[in-house]
Amino acid sequence: MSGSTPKSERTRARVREVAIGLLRDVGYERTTMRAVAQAAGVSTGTAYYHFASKDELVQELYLEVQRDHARRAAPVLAAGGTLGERLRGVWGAAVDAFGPFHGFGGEFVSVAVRPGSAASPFSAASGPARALSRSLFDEVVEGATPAVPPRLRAGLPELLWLAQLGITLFWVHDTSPGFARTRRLVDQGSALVGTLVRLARLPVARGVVDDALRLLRAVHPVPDGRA
Amino acid sequence: MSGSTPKSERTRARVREVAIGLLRDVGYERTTMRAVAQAAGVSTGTAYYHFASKDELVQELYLEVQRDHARRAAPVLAAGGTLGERLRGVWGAAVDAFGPFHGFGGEFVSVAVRPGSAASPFSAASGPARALSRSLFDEVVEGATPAVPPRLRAGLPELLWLAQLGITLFWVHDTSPGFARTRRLVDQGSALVGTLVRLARLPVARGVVDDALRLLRAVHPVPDGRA
DNA sequence: GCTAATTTTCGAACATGTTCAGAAACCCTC
DNA sequence: GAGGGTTTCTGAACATGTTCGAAAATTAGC
Repeated sequence: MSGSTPKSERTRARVREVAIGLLRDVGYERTTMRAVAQAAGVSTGTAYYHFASKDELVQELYLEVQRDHARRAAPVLAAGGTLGERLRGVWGAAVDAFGPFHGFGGEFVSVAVRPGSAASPFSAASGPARALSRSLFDEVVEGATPAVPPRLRAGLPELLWLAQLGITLFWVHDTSPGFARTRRLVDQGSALVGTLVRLARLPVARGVVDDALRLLRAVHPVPDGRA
Repeated sequence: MSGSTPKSERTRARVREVAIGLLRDVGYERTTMRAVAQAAGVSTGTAYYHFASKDELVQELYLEVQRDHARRAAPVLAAGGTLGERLRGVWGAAVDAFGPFHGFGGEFVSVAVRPGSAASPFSAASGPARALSRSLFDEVVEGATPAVPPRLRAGLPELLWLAQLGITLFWVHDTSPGFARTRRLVDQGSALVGTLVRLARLPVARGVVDDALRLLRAVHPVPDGRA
C-alpha cells in the first residue's frame, strides 16, 4: 500500500527471483528450498516466511511463463485473421514459451495437477495467472474475422483454454525433435476448430451445438469460482 | 517360471496388499513406506527390495481399480445398445469404480501424470493396465448398434479413452455431492458423442471427419509404443 | 530517546522417501 | 552336512519439505 519499498519486499523479491532462476535451470526436484535460501542469502526459515511452500514458488514461475506467453501472443492477437489462424498463433506461442522447460515439464505439470496445490490452474491461488491465460482466448474469439457466431462466444474461450491444457499435457510427453508432433497438433487442431465453428452455422448442426453448449453450462456452473 | 510359489513371492504379495489397503483407507500422503512395512511385518528396506518406489505401489492400486472398472463395465458391454448408451455405461462405471478414492484422487492423478512415474498411463510400466482400459473402448465401439462407420473404428476408441482421462481429471476436482457434475458430464458427453458419430455419416461432415482422422494419425504415430 | 509491540530472520528439529553395506536365510553341490 | 553362492532382509543413514520457538531487527507510541 505504501509508496516506498519496504525491506521485506526486497527479500521476498530476491527469493522469488533466485527460485525462478533455479527452477528454470535445474528443474523442480533439484531446486531444493535450502539451495534457494542459500543462493538468496537467507535461511530456509526465511524462505518459508515469505512463501508458504515450494509449490507457491513454482506458482511464481508459472506467472512468469504466462506473461511470456501473453507477450508472444500479442502480435498475433493484434493482427486480425480467422479464428483458426489466431488460434494457431496463440497455441504456437504457448509451445514457444514453454520450450525451455520441457526437460522438467513433467514435474511441473505433476505439481500443477494436484488439486490442493497452489500451482493448480484450478486453484484459487492461481486465479490471476488463470485469468491472464483465459483472456488470451477471449481475444482470440473476439477479434476473429469472420466473426464467431454469437451463440458460441460465451463458451468457446473456456473450451479453447481447456484445449490448451490438453496440448500442454501432450507437449510434456512429446519427445520429438523441436516438438514436431505438438506443432502438428497445434496446426491441425486449430484448423479443425476453425472448420467446426464454420460448420456450426449450418442448420443441420444446430442441435449438436445446442447440446454442446448445454453440456458446457451444466458442467461449469461457476464461471470464476474455485472448481 | 516354476510351479510352486517361493516364499519371496509371499512377502511381496503381503506388502502389496497392505499397501493397497492403506492407500485405499488413508490416501497417498498418509500411506508412508514405514507404515506399509510395519503393517506387513517387514522392514522398510524389504519393502524397497520388492518395489522400487512408492509410485510402484500406487501402480498396483491402479491395476486393482482398473480391474474393478472392467468388472463393472462388463454387463454394459454384454448388453448391446447404441454407442451413446454403451459409452455412458462404461464412463459411469469408471466414476463408480473411482468413487472410494475421491478424497485422494488428486494425489493419485498427480503421481500418474508425472512422465517419469511408473504409474503414468503413458509409461511403459503401466502398459498392461492401459491395454485393459483401452480394450473397454474397443468393445464399446465394436458392439454398438447401429454400427459405427468403419472409417471411425480405428481412431475412436483411443479418443474415447483419452476422453476418459479428461473425465477423470474433472472428477478429481469435482466436489459436488455424489459427483453430480461428473455424472452430468458423462451423461451429456456420451450423448453428444453419439450424436456426433451419427452426424459423421452426413456428406457435409466428410471433410471435417477426414481432417480429424488425419490429425489423430499425425499426432499418434506409434499405436502401442511409449509416448 | 526509551519501551513495547510487531515484523522478520534464524537454525535446529521432525517426518518422509530412498539408499546401502552388511547380516541372515536359503539353496545347491559335493 | 559343510562350504560357497545367491536371495532376502535389516536398520541406520542421507537429503528433502516443512514447522516452530526463540532471537534479532524494525517500527510505533509516548
